[in-house]
Amino acid sequence: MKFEAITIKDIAKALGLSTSTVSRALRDSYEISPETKERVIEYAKENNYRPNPIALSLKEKRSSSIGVLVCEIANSFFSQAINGIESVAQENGYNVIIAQSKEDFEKEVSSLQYLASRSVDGIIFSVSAETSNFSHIQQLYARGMNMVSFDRVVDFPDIHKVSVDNYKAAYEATTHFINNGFTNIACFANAAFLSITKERVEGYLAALKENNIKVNPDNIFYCLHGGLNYEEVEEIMQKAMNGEQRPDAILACSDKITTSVMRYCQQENIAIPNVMGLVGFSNLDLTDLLAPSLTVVRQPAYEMGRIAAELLIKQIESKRPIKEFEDVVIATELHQRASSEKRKA
Amino acid sequence: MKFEAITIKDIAKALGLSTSTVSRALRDSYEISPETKERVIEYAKENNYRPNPIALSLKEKRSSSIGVLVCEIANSFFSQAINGIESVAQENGYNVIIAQSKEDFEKEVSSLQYLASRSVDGIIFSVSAETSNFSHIQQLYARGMNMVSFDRVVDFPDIHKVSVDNYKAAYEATTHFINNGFTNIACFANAAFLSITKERVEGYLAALKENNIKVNPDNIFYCLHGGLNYEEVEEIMQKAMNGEQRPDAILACSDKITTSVMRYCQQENIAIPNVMGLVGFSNLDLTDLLAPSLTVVRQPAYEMGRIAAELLIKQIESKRPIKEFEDVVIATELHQRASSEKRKA
DNA sequence: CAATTTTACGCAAACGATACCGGCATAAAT
DNA sequence: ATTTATGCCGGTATCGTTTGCGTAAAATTG
Repeated sequence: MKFEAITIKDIAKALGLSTSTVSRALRDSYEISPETKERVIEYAKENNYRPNPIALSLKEKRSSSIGVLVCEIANSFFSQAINGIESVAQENGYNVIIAQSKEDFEKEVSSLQYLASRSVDGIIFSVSAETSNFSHIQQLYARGMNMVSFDRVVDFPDIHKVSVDNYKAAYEATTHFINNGFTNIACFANAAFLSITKERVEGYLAALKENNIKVNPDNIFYCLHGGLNYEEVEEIMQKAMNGEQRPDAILACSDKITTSVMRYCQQENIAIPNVMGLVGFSNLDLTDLLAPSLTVVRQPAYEMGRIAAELLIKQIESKRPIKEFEDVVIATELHQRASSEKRKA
Repeated sequence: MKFEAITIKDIAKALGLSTSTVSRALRDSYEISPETKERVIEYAKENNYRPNPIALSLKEKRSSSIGVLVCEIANSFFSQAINGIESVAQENGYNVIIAQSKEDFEKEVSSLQYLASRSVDGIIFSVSAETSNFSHIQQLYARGMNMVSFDRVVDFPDIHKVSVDNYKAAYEATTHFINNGFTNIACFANAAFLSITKERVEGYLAALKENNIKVNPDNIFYCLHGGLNYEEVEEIMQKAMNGEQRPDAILACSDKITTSVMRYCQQENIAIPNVMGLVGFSNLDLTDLLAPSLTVVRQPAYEMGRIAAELLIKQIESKRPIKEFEDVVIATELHQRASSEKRKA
């Protein structure tokens, strides 16, 4: 089954004109007489004519669509970001094609290839937690694909980047812990290669140093799969709880990790914040309703999506190759709640 | 800037062949000599040739893409469903184009028009809360667009439908309330036109009748915008709390409504479940961690997405018009937790 | 009234790929 | 020796649209 749409040829045949005349009439060319124009436009409207975008794409060598690659759509941060991207795209006559890497490197490579082969005009992407090699991205980029790196950014120089100030976010969260009397703060980070991981760990370390707290390398834990499965977090929680110096607080550096830590603590009856303080990166809408209410670092995902889409579309529509690349860094918000409340001294 | 890809013409010119020969060589036609094939294939591989999908779409009159229209991507139910849709699409060589109605009728109409005009091969859609008139959908459908109605289904006969058993879900949730000693149960429903609203309200009413509880029409509240904004829920909460017969339990019929009710109760210090029992439809991953842990009706969103995509792709690829339409109804899961715990008698 | 300009349209190529229709070799069959 | 078969390849139309170029008729000019 297929959807048979009316074409310019059908109009031409019906009105006894040539396709070029019809085309020009519809585009309101001065070369067409007012009467003919009217006849054509009327007929087109009656028959609900819409130009075939595929034919246009072929001719114009552009598809008016942008690809978005994220690791997981069903993640509040990314779905909010896609919301922003879609809004801007829609305003500018682009459509959004989505692909997921599921935190899998191979799937990331094939998804990017796929998007490119579907002739999207540009791609907004956030790399998977497994991605330590960026040659697939560089290749695509070198071949002229418009790309915006987003959230988990890559470190090439000549590419637009949109991310949050991860360093500051982790720094503030850690400082908040320290100010509330926590001393042995663990950091549950994402995969070590990721830009966001490095920045967050650095922010965490900086806060410790600034407060003259000795850094314990055993307090930094990495989740290779970004906490995509619960077991991953369970394992490091066990390691943390059974170590020599049990931490009294955890900075959880992703949505999934945060939720898993809370779930683990509930199952194991680890009191938050009395036994274990918790601050998590999260974009969920009801962290204030959790038991206890959760102190979170919130990322402006919708805004980030909008900015990334705006940059990409500007780049696509630029006549000349862009020389100046933006590195947009947005502030996060720390929402202080019960899960990191002051220790009794 | 644009992405310049190598074409079949380039290969033909480089190797001194015709485009038809190159095309056939790449498709491994028996009419081409092994040597020529090898030359062509090698050259194509070296230069990273990929067939232009737009040219193919134009020729084949199919785009290998499917459109998805939901009211809001950043909603756990829909993002999980899109996850399922994307998975199936990817396995079958389709890509997914997303559009949002934001619960706005006009935007729904234009988004559907847009998707159709972008020559998607089919559309999976869930109507907006404002949609009481389905002529825009029927028109598209009559013109031969492959469509699958999903979640908030429409009531035409000849269309695939995928939804959950909303009647049973609400019936079970209400019965659960009754069994736990709640007697004056309110129903906070979505917009009245929606299929899911009608079915859920009917299930709710059936459970009351079966237990000889007198139905109080004032206990049914409708959210025209599906609780998209907090104020909408706040208003009906106030109405419910200040009514003559204050309800002792609420069945919240959407993710957003559920969250908003909880937030309202927390702000106003309404104890759950002692003052007000709560069961909500929700697909969020951490309702078990809420304070109190929330009894939810969970919908198998991912599965629904997969099934809808499978039905749509089967329909797209069917040679003959489909005569038999499926009406897939999936069971929900009632997770019993603290927010609906037994009343003290 | 003839020459020129303007008006209003048609023809055909192009975008990239495919497929039908041929055609020209060489080899095999009659 | 003539026909038939077969292997291998090219030419061309096609999908829907735009656009440069060509041109007949009408309008304008001197």
